[in-house]
Amino acid sequence: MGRWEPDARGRLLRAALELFSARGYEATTAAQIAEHAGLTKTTLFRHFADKREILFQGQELLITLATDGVAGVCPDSTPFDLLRAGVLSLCTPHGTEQREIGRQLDALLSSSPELQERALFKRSTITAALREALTTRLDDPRQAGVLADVGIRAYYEGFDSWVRSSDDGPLADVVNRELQAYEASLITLSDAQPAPFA
Amino acid sequence: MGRWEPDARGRLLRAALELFSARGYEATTAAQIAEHAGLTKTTLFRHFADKREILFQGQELLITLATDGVAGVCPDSTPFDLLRAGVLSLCTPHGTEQREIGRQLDALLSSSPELQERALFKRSTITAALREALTTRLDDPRQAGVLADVGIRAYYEGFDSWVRSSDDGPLADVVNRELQAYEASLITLSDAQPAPFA
DNA sequence: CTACCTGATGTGACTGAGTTACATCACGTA
DNA sequence: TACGTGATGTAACTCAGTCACATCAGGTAG
Repeated sequence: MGRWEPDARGRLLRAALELFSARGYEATTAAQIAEHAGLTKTTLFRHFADKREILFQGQELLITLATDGVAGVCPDSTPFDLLRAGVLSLCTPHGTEQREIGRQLDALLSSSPELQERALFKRSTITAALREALTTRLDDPRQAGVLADVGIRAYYEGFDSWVRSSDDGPLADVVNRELQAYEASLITLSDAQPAPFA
Repeated sequence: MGRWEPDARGRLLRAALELFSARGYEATTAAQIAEHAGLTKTTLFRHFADKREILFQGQELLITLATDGVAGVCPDSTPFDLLRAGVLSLCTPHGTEQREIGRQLDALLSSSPELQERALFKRSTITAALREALTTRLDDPRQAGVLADVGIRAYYEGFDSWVRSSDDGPLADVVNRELQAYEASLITLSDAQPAPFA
């Protein structure tokens, strides 16, 4: 593994965050990031498919977490229980360090459509994985689709508020509250529509 | 307006679709597209911010349609009625020509993550606009968010099946059926969860 | 201790996206 | 006919990303 200086990917992430935060995303060159991490442009692109990917590394883990979280729920549970299991599994790997990274990423996202686009793509990939996991446990694929959207929405909004405020509890609590609020909204939604169509 | 050859944007779109379909998206150069449309690379980038944007021009119209569709519904209607109005408004500008374009775009999307990313971004922009329109009419922003997701999902899935099959009715009918199926799924969803939390 | 083998890195050249400053040209108008 | 305006062309440039090839650090076998 680590013969030369170890953890090239982590060094590149830190370098990128630092330079992007200082000069902005577009004004920072891939070569500058590499140099700041003690590497070369070519090596950078050996580790990451493109410049944006430096910031979004490790999101594949979330796919595994969501999928496994849903798969490990006892057979007779409600759709919302399945969803909660999947979504709360996403919260496990987030400590104080992730919060700081999230903070910086947040600031960058709000000023770069290019990064927003990639963030959205990642989010949609995770949503698709969760939807697929839910579909195998729920015979209605449409239900699975809506649930996955709602769950990931709760996760991202929970993550946002967790990142912004300093002294919330663990991420899982924030996300769980968000999820419950969505459940409530969904229920009043179909209450308001007792006989939707003939 | 149109002094030289008219409709440069339309010509670029047709050129791009033709070349992309023949050689693939990545193998086609921006200069080739421009030349095939009787223009120059520089002029191409005066009309479109980047290569992908050629294929997604005109999606701003959808934002207007969705927003206006929601705004023009009578005051005492259910949340689903609001949603239906917004989503069905999206269907008005789609004729036979749009179907052919949709067909080609569909094929391209399935083979290019780069294009998928942009398509997703457009979709999310439209969803955000619909959500905002719904929020002004629905006091629960979470409900608005879920409804917008569901509505746009129904629209895209309806559009997909409309594009694929040759002799469906008008797009609005297909999308409306899809929308009704989602409403039904949502209702059975909260039925299955009579007492969601203590 | 030496000779390899392997995988991570560096070098330099290359393609193509997108930008920019400047020139040009088609058309409408005075 | 001269002028103004907006769309286009030209050419040079930066930077993202790729590729072929050289190198170098470390482990392993003899």
